[in-house]
Amino acid sequence: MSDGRNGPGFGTGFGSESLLFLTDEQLRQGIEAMFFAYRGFTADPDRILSELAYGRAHHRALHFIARAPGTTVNNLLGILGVSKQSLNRVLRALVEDGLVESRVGTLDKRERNLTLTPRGEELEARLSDAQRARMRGAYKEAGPDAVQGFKKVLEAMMDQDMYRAYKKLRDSAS
Amino acid sequence: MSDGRNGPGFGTGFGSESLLFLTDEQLRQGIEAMFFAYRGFTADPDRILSELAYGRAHHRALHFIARAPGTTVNNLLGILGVSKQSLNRVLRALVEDGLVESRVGTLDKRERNLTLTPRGEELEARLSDAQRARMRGAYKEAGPDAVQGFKKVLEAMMDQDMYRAYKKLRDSAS
DNA sequence: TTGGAATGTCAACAAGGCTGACATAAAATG
DNA sequence: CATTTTATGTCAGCCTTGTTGACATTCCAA
Repeated sequence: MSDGRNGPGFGTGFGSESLLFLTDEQLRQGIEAMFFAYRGFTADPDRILSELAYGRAHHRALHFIARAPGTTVNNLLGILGVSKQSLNRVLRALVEDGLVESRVGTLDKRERNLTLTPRGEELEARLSDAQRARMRGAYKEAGPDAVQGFKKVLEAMMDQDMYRAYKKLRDSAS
Repeated sequence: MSDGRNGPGFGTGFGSESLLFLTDEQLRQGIEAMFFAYRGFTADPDRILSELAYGRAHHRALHFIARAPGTTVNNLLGILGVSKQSLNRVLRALVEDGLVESRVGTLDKRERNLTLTPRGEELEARLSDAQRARMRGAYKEAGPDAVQGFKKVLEAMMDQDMYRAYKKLRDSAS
């Protein structure tokens, strides 16, 4: 339960970790940076969404439907990691409001193929533009080398199941 | 509303941005990496918390009280960015359960100074250890240079008010 | 053809955000 | 000293977004 509490001077030896010795303090700073940055990361879309009585869950659905048009509910469930009932509520709202179209699958009629309507694409673009602007700003400020490192650490931080689902999506979309 | 939609080949010129030209696709990948990584980042503490009928809100409170022992409710509100009613609900539970102590301020008796009890410290350590282990693993996998870049991008992604509050916290804690 | 698995929908509940209204006590100000 | 402002806590009620349970439909395999 506790390999923590290690201060400088209590290193376990001179293996490869001596090149990257991490104090609890440094790790805590990383944790806090992650917390605050995620807040900044979602702040702009949240503002837009709150005007429209939508939330982050709607944003996530719009994002991944835009990313993989025609995807199924089940597919989305795997990516988002929520219960299907939770997702369904969000999708129902989006369908009722004319942002998402849900068509019965041609091959397997149990499935529903999800696509954005023009209005859905419009909102998705608005949200995405805001978030990309923030991301672009951060990238520019930090520089290209930092961006490389940023992505590397993030990829190592995802859990592996999720990362596989993510890569699968990315590949199927390109 | 839309400076997006730019593909390679539609650059605006040859200014400094040509060194760091960012396609929408690259930015989207960054956005998704952030989303998935944050999920990985919170997964381990979430598991522990759900056994105890606590949530992320309790974790955040415990974390920052551990970080700045004796801090006030108002202070915490600024850091967490939630309403006092929301925070109060969480703090009340933690005080009732004997994880946090709330003492009337000595200098200003309106204030409450918040500290962790031994039991609170124990849970905080358990949560923190899990999260640090994940962070340490990601850092080791990505390497020291990547960690530098990671922090740089995250800091640029926070909004400036938040970043100032963050630095203030960090300095007062060291 | 029939029973199980997969997929999606509807209903109800809980956690944890939010706002508004209000009470109290202490501090600051005129 | 009287008044106002500040810090905190509490009650009520709302919304979003998680959860589980029950159920309908469709497909597939025994």
